[in-house]
Amino acid sequence: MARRRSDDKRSRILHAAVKVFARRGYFASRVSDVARRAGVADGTIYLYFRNKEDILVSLFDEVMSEHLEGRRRQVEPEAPAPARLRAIAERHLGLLGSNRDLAVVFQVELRQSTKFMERFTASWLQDYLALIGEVIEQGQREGSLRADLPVKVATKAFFGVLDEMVTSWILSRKPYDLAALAGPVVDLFLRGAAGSHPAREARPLLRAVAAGRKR
Amino acid sequence: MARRRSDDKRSRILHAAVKVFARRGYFASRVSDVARRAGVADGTIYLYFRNKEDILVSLFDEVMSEHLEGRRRQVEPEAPAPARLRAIAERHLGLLGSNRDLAVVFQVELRQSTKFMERFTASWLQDYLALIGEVIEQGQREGSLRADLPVKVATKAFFGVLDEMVTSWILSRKPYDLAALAGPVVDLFLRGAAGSHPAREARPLLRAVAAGRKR
Amino acid sequence: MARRRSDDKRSRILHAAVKVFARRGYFASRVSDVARRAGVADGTIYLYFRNKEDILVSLFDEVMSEHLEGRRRQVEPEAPAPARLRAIAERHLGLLGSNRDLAVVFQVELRQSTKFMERFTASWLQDYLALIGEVIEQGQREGSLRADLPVKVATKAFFGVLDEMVTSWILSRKPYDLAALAGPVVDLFLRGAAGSHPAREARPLLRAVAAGRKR
Amino acid sequence: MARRRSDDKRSRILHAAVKVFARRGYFASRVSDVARRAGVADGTIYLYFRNKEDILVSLFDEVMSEHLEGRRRQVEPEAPAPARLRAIAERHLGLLGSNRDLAVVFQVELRQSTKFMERFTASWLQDYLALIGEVIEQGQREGSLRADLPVKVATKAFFGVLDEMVTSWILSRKPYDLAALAGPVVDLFLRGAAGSHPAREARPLLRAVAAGRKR
DNA sequence: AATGAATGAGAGTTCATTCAT
DNA sequence: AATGAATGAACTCTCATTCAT
Repeated sequence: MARRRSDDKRSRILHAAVKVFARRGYFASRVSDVARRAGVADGTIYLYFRNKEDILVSLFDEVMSEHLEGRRRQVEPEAPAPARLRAIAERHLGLLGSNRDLAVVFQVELRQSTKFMERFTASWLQDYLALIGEVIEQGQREGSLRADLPVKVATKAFFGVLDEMVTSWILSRKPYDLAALAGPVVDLFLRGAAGSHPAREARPLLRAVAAGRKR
Repeated sequence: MARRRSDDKRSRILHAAVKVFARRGYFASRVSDVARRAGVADGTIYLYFRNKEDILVSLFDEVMSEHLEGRRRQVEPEAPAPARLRAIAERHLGLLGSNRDLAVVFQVELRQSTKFMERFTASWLQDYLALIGEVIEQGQREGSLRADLPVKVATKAFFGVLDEMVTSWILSRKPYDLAALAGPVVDLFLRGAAGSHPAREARPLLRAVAAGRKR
Repeated sequence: MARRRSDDKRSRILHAAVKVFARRGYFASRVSDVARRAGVADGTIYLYFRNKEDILVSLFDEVMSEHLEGRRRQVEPEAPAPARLRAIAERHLGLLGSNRDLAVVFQVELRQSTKFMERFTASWLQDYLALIGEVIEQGQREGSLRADLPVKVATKAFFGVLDEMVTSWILSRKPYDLAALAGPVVDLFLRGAAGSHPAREARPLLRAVAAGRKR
Repeated sequence: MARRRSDDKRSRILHAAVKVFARRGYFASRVSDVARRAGVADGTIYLYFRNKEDILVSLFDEVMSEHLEGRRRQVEPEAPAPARLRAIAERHLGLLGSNRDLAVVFQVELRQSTKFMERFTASWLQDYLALIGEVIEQGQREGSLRADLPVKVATKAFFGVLDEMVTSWILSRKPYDLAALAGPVVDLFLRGAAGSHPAREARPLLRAVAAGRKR
């Protein structure tokens, strides 16, 4: 509050960091690169962040919570689970698909080490997975999702699919609309890949799977 | 390449690197850490590897090609697609689930930067995704998989789910059997999450999805 | 070039480098030796010089151009060639004779390799030899120097004599006044070593020589 | 004697060293470069030389003494001084002019540091300068050289001129016959550069020089 | 609050030398 | 005598961080 002007500078540094980290990678980026891009002196960085790592962590904490967590309500808590899953997918792919640099930082740079990964998991991912899990359980209650679904696996699977779409999009040379994948992805998640005429040999497998799942 | 006398020594260095990189992270690991753990002098590392990065890259190239590519045949080319997908999942989760350090290197350390990611994608992931894609197309031909499935999306989704299972397993404090997830995961992939009594509001969504997919 | 605040610090580093390189030799000198002697941190060196070699090169470029090239006019362009040659010799021997460390760097360290030698030749020596050559040609025009003198050989000879005086002085244990050699050296260069009563066997040679000597 | 075959290997190493040192410079050359060029294993070098420096020193000691000192007699002790100086110049320029790599090593690499320079001076150069000095004194006795010549200065000057001719030849891009310079160089040394009609202003200078020389 | 020159610890890498074979 | 894989000391250079201005 009292440091409104400073917040502007802090913000400039964070935005500069996203660009710099996305292009050169976190370790290869020098603090002075971020400072130059932000238009501040090297030393100024340390008035807003404890150290280089703190820039990355803050990036994640602030941008993430601001952009994603704040929208939890917007996923229409009243809607049925399939619609809510679709909304989550659209939001996820839409946000990252609209800012490639940010996506690179989140998909690649923030996963530098188990240390970051753990922090990532502990603070934000846990909440995000909890949201997805709640929606899935809601779906089971309302009958829109299979009751025999292992919730944890389904939750991670849903996130894993979205995550891979983003990573693949980042690494692709050809630009395409990431958000447009929300529909097909949710459709696949809900309906599955199996066709109506499964090969004969597939049967026993599926039965085995169903049996094994029952643990 | 420049393998001199003892492949044994090269191998010892690689195994030491897996452990060291997994525990401290690639960037935080010092070459001398790897040397000490391998029981060789610092300089010896450079008789077998061009530089520190070459250790990481070799780790990936050799372990990967040896363990996974070499097993392409073992996925029983004769079997129906669902069985083959299950075999792939079992292999994937089985391999990484049996060596936590290796899994950490593959899930975390090798994804340090877009540079590594691109290499990762270009050399091995591409082949792996191609294998999955072929199996999916085979399934469509034999009718075991939906003919209207967007193959690319389904391929990435299948990989994404497996990948997330591994990452989640790595970061989990509780040890559990990663390979045991192969069944539920493939089941979910094939049958989908949707239940038999979808909520009324879900219908239009699914129809929209199905429509959009048709492009 | 990249001179930041204090030319003073840059200068301190250069002066320290002269002393360190002269005493231990360029290759045996460590950058930290130069830093310590200059009273700066190791890293500070790199704020003023690209690398260790750049220190040596800068030493040569700056000291040389400052001390010698800038004095081209001072060699009294109006004076007759012999007087100008004497002025050049006095300057040459005077400058290097007044700073033994600098002389060591110029006579020994800067001639480490053909790479340095070529740079040395290309940038400064060429100009210096050109100056000597012009003076010799002037002398031929005004009749003070033999018209049949091969200019290039005479130019190199003049420089070679001066150069050897400096090198010999450096390596000598006994300290003596280098600049005092300017007179004898120029006298020898102008008048030659031959006496008035050549030995009998020398006749044929000397006659050929004597023909030209007719001053 | 007893190690005739070894002498062959020692010789091969020395010849390889001349080539390698001449091309890359002594410090930039690796012992293994010399070994490879000599066709021996790295370790073999140490059966013949104490260390890397010993190769350079031996190069100088053996090649030099063999090629130059051994020829002291050949400079016809009976001949008059001018003829002997001419013979020395021809030998000096002839030897180095016939083997560019050897010349590079002697002119450049052996002058790496004052340490080498001093050794160079102490062992061989001193003898060489002594020979030149004796010839000059002989010339003064027989009247073929000026009696008022400062012997030391004249000796160093004679060597300095030859030395500069070699260095200049090494660094020159254009190949030319170094030995052909012996005549002009000795002629200049004996007869001097002065012409028959010195400019008026030159007089006082020359007188001053002559006076100063008299110390 | 802001600067940016200065710091100095630290790491990768090279290569002369050794020694078991 | 010869080998060449192995050693490890030593050096250059980088860059996150500090602090006097």
